[in-house]
Amino acid sequence: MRRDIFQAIADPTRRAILSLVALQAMTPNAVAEHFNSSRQAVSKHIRILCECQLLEQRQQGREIYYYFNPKKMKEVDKWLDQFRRLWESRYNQLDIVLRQIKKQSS
Amino acid sequence: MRRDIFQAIADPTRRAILSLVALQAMTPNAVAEHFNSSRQAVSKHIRILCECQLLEQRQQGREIYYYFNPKKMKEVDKWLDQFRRLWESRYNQLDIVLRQIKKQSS
DNA sequence: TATATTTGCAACCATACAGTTGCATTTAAA
DNA sequence: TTTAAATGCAACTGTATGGTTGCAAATATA
Repeated sequence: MRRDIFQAIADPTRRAILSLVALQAMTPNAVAEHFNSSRQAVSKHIRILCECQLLEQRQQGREIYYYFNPKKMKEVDKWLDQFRRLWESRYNQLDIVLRQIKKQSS
Repeated sequence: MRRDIFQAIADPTRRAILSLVALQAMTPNAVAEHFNSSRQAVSKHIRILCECQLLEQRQQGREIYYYFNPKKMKEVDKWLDQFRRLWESRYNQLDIVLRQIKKQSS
């Protein structure tokens, strides 16, 4: 069972859950109300998000509130760093190639 | 068949391929030499990366060079925007809660 | 022209994944 | 204390995924 942030955010439902909980901490039932799938399906997604620490929980009586953990999400941002200079520069490798192709065909 | 950037970068081999090709455009054979799995397995990964436009190809004789497309990767960065303010602020929701818990237990 | 190289596609396989239903546990409310 | 609510866990199911091997097509080389 792979369980890392990249695998976690691959699923569109999980991404939606993250967006939701990032706005406000919520119980699983409250989260599930926003989706068409069953409570258990949502609960499974939440569990996966907890396992990779994108969510953290806090019990409050019989309710459990789930909180978004932005520090974990920052790891994705960190991974993107290696590509950042490429999309920030106006002239990246691909641009140069596409320009060459255009030149050749014209 | 889902085919989006998030699903594409979920696989560790595909992330490695992206890091590799981002440094220098390469043929599938050249990419495959960096991995233990078969050429076809790597080729399949490359195909998936092409389908979501993270890679683009250019035929050169019987060889095909694959190029990294940084603009597409930027979409992940864009998605992260909604969370950025949360990890940049020193006092996010989770921090506040954890602080409360500490206070209660001490 | 015959042969080797580079590549993509199809078929197949074991496993992972997302979903469902059912059940057990804990806590709050009647 | 009985009942309802909130939640997690287990079992099952269909499909997606990542891997393999084999084969065909296109291009370069002998």
